[in-house]
Amino acid sequence: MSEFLPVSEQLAILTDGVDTLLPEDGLRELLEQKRPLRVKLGVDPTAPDVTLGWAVVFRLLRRFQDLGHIAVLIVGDFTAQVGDPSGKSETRRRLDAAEVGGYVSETLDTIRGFLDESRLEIRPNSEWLSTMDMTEVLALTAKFTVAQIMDRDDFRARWERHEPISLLEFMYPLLQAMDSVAVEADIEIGGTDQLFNLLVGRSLQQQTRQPPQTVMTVPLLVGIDGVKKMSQSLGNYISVTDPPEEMFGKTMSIPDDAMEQWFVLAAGYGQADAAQLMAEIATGNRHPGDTKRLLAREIVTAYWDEAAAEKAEAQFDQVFKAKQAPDDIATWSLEDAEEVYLPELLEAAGMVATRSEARRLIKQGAVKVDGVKHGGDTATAAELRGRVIQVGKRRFVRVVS
RNA sequence: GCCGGGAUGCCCGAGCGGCCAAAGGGAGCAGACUGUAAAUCUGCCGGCAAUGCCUUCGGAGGUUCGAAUCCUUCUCCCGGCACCA
Repeated sequence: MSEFLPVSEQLAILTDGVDTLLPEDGLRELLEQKRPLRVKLGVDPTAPDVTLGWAVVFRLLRRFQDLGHIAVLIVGDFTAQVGDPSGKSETRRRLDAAEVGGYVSETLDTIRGFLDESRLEIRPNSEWLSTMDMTEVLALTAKFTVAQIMDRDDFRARWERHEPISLLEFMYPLLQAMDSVAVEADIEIGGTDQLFNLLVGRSLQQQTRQPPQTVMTVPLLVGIDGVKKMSQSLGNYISVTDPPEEMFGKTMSIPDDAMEQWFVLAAGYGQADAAQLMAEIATGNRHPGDTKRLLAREIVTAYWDEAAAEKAEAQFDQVFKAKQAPDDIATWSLEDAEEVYLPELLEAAGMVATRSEARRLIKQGAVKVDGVKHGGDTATAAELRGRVIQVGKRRFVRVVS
């Protein structure tokens, strides 16, 4: 057995940046057992990307691994197929097995990069959930009361607003709790929004005479709008697989208020260091713009490397400060023609969604050829060839023959 | 099962026979400004080579010169009552 760091040191590492730890001394007691702990994290493969927000909890999982503990990754392939109608029924739909399979392999590839494979256990929850029969399901539901489930803020709020809550939704926390029982989790981690579900797992373990898991939650990262939580369905996210330029630019677009949180959650800064930076800005000793650049560089460096970060920053300056086209831009070959109908070209080149949009943009002066505003709907091939057409600030295409 | 309310553009939501491609807000996009793709201000925001034409107001029929608006029916949602075997 490998030797572990002293409990107090492990505690310090593991609780940094953690929002809730329940029960408070649970983690200490587990660590004192001096054995590799089974740390569970559930992921729902309902969308193909991994966001920076998600990465927060993976970093915590990785810290556990680095200290000699086992990461038990639950892939919610079963639950994804059933479909979670939480909140707006539109945002989540049932996925079929093939879609889920695709997402699973895609997300797992990304996730593996964050974790130490030698201490990683990946378990699809269909393994135990798909084989439960009605008797077992009913036995499970009998263990909880409606009042207990209605304790969840989300349910309570919707109930009060007379919004529909399906029975299936009531089942979700129970299924997730089953996962904890199935893998005999010592600890389960998740975002703060998962607290209720994690506690249901604890309670179910208790009822099945397993030692109840300790639960830990990490704060949710706000999206690039700086207000709502980062999520794929809201489109306010940065993917860990976004290209460097994209990551840099998106980070620069967050409101200043969100910087401190991002330094901690997205760039992995210590709480104190981040607070220090903010204090320096407040006293005028530090430039907010430069600080946000630092943040953007740190994030790109974390997911790519330093060179990519430098290049992304240079590109950012080129496009938004010098207002020039970036280095690598798409090209579009143009047939010989007397007259080119621009909306058609812009649509075909994928710069606009519809021709109407193109017409509007032209009217608004958003379309430039080699940096010069182009007013009309048409142009000659000679006017365009070899030049760069720009739509808005960040859509570019170079016309070639 | 009964009674009542509802389904509107990406989201929320007004409209309740012609003036409706449909108010308002949010999101998004553009322009100005800026350290920023932030904030703020202004404009745009179904499609179409277009003083007009086409497709939208849950689905399908119908009434009417004319329907998002009226009728029939179906689907789904919400509330109340009943049922509690």
